[in-house]
Amino acid sequence: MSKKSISLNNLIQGNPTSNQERADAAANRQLILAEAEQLFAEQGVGAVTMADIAKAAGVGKGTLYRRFGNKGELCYHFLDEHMRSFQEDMLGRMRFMTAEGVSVLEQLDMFLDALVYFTEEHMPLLCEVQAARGDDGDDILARPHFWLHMTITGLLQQAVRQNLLEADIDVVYMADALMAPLSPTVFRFQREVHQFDLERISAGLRRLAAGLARG
Amino acid sequence: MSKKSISLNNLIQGNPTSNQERADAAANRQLILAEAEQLFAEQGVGAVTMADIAKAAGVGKGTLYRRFGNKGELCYHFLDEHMRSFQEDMLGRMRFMTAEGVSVLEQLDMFLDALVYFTEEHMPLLCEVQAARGDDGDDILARPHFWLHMTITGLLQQAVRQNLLEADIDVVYMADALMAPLSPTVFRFQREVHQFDLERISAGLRRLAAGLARG
DNA sequence: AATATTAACGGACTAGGGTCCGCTTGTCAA
DNA sequence: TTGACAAGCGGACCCTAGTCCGTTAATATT
Repeated sequence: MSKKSISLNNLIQGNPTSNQERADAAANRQLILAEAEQLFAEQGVGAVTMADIAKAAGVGKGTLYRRFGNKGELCYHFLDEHMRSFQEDMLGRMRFMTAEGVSVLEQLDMFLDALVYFTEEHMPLLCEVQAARGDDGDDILARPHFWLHMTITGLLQQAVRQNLLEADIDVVYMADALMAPLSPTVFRFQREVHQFDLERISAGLRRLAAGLARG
Repeated sequence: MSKKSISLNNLIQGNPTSNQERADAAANRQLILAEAEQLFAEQGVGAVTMADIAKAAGVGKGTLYRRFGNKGELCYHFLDEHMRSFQEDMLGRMRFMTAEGVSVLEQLDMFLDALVYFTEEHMPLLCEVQAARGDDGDDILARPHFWLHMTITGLLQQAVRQNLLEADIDVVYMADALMAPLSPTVFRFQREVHQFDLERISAGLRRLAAGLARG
């Protein structure tokens, strides 16, 4: 389905039946991304329509939709970049903490705190990505969630192994439940209706996670 | 904004500046609701368009939108009815449990379990209502959430008073966080992607709540 | 260089949500 | 009963997401 991971293939020329993009298509992709980034920066993610982007990039709507199946997928591209550096940062911090002998539960605490601020920072993109949810299971929302889920699940599992959590805890469910308050709908509700500040959200979420530890 | 609570006003005729509906408008409202219910039952909530409903009710789209500002608001009407009976049921059960000396934390446990099944049952309506979220704070999503939030907050506060929870717990945040995994996006993800069954979701959510209790 | 193949292109088109505004009609007061 | 007028009505209209398909042109092969 996806034509994302072609960077390696691009280096290997001469495969006639490969699924790599044609040169003009690749150029258009870059052009579209550049123009979209510009428009998003100028007018805000929510205010830019797909037609706007197509026009700015000087391509037809069909071309735009060939590259990015919907607005969410386009936004996902940008979110993904931020996600990668966040991921790198977190992995580095967690490695360091592990080396320093910091417990995995404290690492989880740090991770959740950072995630709250990440969520706030990228809310507009997260909203668009979430809005693009299809009715199928393999939607793109799963992709940003996937690594987060893996990370939290991993930390919880380590905690179980170290006997910091009870063995019968449902770590897969708990990882999901801890991410739930950060899903755009809920997070925006907390920020805009309840007017919670970020410290409060972070503290609450971390307390929730702390409740999983052995009593 | 809302012209919902007019049932009492309707009985009090003769107020020229009252905001009650005109007789023909009220009749149309009932007609629209009846036809919508029919269509929803036949084709599923998601498959019915506002134009379909207008046509079935024999009114113009403008009329339909005058009664219900968007599809979510129309769906909210039905959800609200289910919510009321759920609410009644819960209040009754909780009163009974209190009389029997059952702890508020066990009442919370029961409540969350029931809420999981309620969420599953009314997912299509919940999705539509959530999809109608505006960018304003006073959106209709707040209304179904409001009573739930009140109830959970109330139980948590009682628990704090009874020294079952630590006094410094952020009950308002926690009520929200416990509802978060039941928001349509998250819930559907858990059901459809993770394929969690309802027992698993209920157990996990209740375990999360249990973690708030004093260790 | 010529040709065949096939991806890429682009804009007309569809669908659904939601708005607007001129016409109609119920309701109240005289 | 009748006239004034706000409320209600309805469908034409707009916007945006997303699709379709005839045309164009890059690439590989000869």
